[in-house]
Amino acid sequence: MLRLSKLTDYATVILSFMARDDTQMHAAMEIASVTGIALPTVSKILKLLVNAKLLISTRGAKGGYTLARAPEKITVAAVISALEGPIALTECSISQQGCEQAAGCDIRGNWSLINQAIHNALESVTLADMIRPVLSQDSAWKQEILIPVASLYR
Amino acid sequence: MLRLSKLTDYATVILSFMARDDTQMHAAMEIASVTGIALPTVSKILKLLVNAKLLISTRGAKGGYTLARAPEKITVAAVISALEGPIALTECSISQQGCEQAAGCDIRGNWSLINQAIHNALESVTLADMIRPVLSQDSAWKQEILIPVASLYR
DNA sequence: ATAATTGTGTACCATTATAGTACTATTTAA
DNA sequence: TTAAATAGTACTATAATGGTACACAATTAT
Repeated sequence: MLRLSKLTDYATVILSFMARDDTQMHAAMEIASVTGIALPTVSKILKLLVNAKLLISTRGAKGGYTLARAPEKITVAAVISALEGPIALTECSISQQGCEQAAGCDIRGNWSLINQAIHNALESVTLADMIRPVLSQDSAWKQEILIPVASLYR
Repeated sequence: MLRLSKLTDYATVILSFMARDDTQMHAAMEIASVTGIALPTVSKILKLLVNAKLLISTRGAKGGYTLARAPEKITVAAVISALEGPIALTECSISQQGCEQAAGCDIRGNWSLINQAIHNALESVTLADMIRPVLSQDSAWKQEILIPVASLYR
């Protein structure tokens, strides 16, 4: 299913809530109640986002979290990396040393191409895009969405 | 990490081995020994690929597996779907009914756009592409790899 | 016919990853 | 000093994954 973890999904929900009024400080409690995600889980996610420098935290009373940068500068790829580590479809795309399968793996290079394509796709979408309303389903973009990864091979 | 399961990874290895000489029949045993993947695991994968109609199986002595279609007609997306079900980054992209989070989810539509973009990317790569040698790293395609998903929003 | 070969299907187990929780420490505003 | 808030660590339960085992069915060769 090529799935994202739930935590990552939550993270995008949390971040896009925060992006809707950035500059504002939000406490974990507040975020939890607005999004409906349990507080401990929210805290865990926020901590990861702080570590990844996507959020800035302020401790103490009146503390909370704010976006570290403008929504336009926070990419979906960065969010995913923050929660799940490097974006890579296959193991061998991460560690340069490759897998232990003896034969048959001339494919590795091709996987890393696909990887990079997807990574770039995610890199090109920001929080600012995410909070934008969705375009109607019938217009011209349906052609644009045909992404020519295969063209890399020609 | 946005990862593919190991089985899916194996599947691409297996399929690209078979694609190198299609028309030929390959027994599970043979595939196992060539790829270095344990036989029971290979069988499991092959079975899934047969169910997904990517392979054709022949029982009995001299039996084995062959590709159901030409390598050019088997997409990476199809392989992933065969092993992991529909390609979707988030839960809500699959079931139309959406998730149970009360607020903050105007994002859903945007996720499904991203999903579709990635799906199309994977759809555009075939087995035939995978067995092709990788292009050298310095040439012109480095520009092409910048996939404008964000352009969907503009 | 019979035996050998090969795929099919089901069920199972061990390991790991994930999601979620609890508790304590630390920081800061009032 | 107290209350409000984050930080860090550790833990637990559940689910997914990867891998294995075994009985069954089909086909070919002898």
